[in-house]
Amino acid sequence: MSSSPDLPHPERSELSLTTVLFALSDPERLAIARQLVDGPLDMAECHLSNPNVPKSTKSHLMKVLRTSGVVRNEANGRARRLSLRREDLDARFPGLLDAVLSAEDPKA
Amino acid sequence: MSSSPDLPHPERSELSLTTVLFALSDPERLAIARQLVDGPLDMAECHLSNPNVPKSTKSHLMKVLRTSGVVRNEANGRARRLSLRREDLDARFPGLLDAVLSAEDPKA
DNA sequence: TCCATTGTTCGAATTATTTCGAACCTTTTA
DNA sequence: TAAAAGGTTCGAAATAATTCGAACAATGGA
Repeated sequence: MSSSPDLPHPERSELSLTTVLFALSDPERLAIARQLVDGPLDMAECHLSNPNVPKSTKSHLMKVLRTSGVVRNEANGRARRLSLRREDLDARFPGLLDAVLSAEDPKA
Repeated sequence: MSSSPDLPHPERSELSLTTVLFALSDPERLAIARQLVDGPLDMAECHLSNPNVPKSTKSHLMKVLRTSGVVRNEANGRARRLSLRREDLDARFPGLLDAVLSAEDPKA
């Protein structure tokens, strides 16, 4: 049976503020994070503003979010389950996620 | 007498969350912002982690902070007075600046 | 007035990030 | 068990950001 690859995630103690800020500084990535506030989604359910971008590009966006520690990416059948690492982020950078996600911003 | 150039600053309503996050996502720029929490400083009083970087580089770091709206840069004699745009940032993105500046992060 | 101080700006080189097709890997379903 | 679904990875090309020297500008003091 083996299993879909377990992708590497930084531990809570390894999270870097500037790396997290960078991950969230891209409108498309921020939009993805916002889609996850109400709970995990499979990758196919996460929509990009431009629905025509190739899957490799989408995968790369997810990688930046994952390697920064913003998002967890776990195998879920043949899909990928994405979730916000809210507890880890709140523990490490209190108030940051709330501030970022609750900010209203026309220009993203 | 004329006067030192008045550099352009975005208005409060023009501030973009992702642009602000990007500005703060660089360790050196974040460190500069942190030096301004206790009040304005002249540029010469803002220290970089590497004191040997040329002034043009330092000026560019300041430009990113200024054009994103994180910092105000005003003429002050032949110096430049830098200040955090705390009120504008708080109004636009409540809690963000506090969260970013209060976060303790070994790796910056 | 001359000149040192304190910057900004420009352009070019370097470096980092993004984008995307192609190849590949699991899992599920036919 | 073949093939489709859903994604990751790799490498190369395009784009963006950073770095830094040189040239320039305004201020303040001698």
